Amino acid sequence: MLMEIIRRNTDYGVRALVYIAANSGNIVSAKDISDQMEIPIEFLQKILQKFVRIGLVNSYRGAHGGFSLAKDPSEVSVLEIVEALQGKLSMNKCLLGKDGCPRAPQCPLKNNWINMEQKLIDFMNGITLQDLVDQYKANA
Amino acid sequence: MLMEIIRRNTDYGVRALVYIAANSGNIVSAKDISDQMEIPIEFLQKILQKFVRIGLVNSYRGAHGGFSLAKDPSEVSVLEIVEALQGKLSMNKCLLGKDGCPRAPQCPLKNNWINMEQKLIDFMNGITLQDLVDQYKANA
DNA sequence: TCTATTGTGGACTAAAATAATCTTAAATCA
DNA sequence: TGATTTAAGATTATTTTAGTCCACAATAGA
Repeated sequence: MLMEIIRRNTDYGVRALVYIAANSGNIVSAKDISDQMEIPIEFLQKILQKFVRIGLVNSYRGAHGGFSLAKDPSEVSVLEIVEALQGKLSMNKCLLGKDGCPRAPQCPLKNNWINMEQKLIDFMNGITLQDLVDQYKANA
Repeated sequence: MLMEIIRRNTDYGVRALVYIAANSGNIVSAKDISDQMEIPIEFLQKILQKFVRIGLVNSYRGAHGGFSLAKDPSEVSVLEIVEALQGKLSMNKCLLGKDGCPRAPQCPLKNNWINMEQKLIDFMNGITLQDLVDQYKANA
């Protein structure tokens, strides 16, 4: 049994973004990304569509269409990517106002969950897509 | 959409342990815990059984049976509890040897995932059941 | 010893989340 | 026009998580 934080979804998504960023200047198609990064194409398309909707990537339809980054990679945090695909990071639903736990005021765990949440957020905020691209190129 | 780290399972489990620890000296039944902490009893029993198997709680069968802590609460980390119920914490399955990603050596993400994983582990290791009990009593 | 009570273990079912696929349409280029 | 490529919605499949059920074993107390 394994407690995974990052899902396959996100793994695909990050790799796709690294590929797009590493080829900046060109428009790359979903097919390219799929072939190069070994990601099932239909699933990849869904992931890319999400990135387009939040304004992280530009898309171009038609022949020779594809995708390019809409932001500078150094302005894109890992947190932004992860939350785009896995939802807002929250240690525990019970902390939220809506659907929140009625027991929250006396909750012995609340503050600890909040602290943990913040650590993760800070850390993921501190890593940018540019950092990942640099590592990718260094290993190529 | 929400990316939760702590599952309901674990929320129940931690609350059960806090209750058991707060009543140390007494044996408390699953029924007691269920009533006081508002946890579905059958599910709670499954959770408690896991704690028993890993030697975290003692169980006593028969009339007036129930559960007690097997360790000093200051020796029980939150990580230990979370991993007992959600499995070993791993940022991403692709890091593991078995089922590991063949692309791992060039992976631009690997080191970042490892660092993040370690931060979470350190943090959860630093909080003990005793800390939670103290907060619980302070709020009671 | 008998009976209530309480935990154990395994099988089972239900619900939700995640992953993946399919289909039709719309845009664009040559 | 025809090939290519993204968009969007519906649908299905798979996996994980949550929850339930039941027969059994142990124990306390009458």
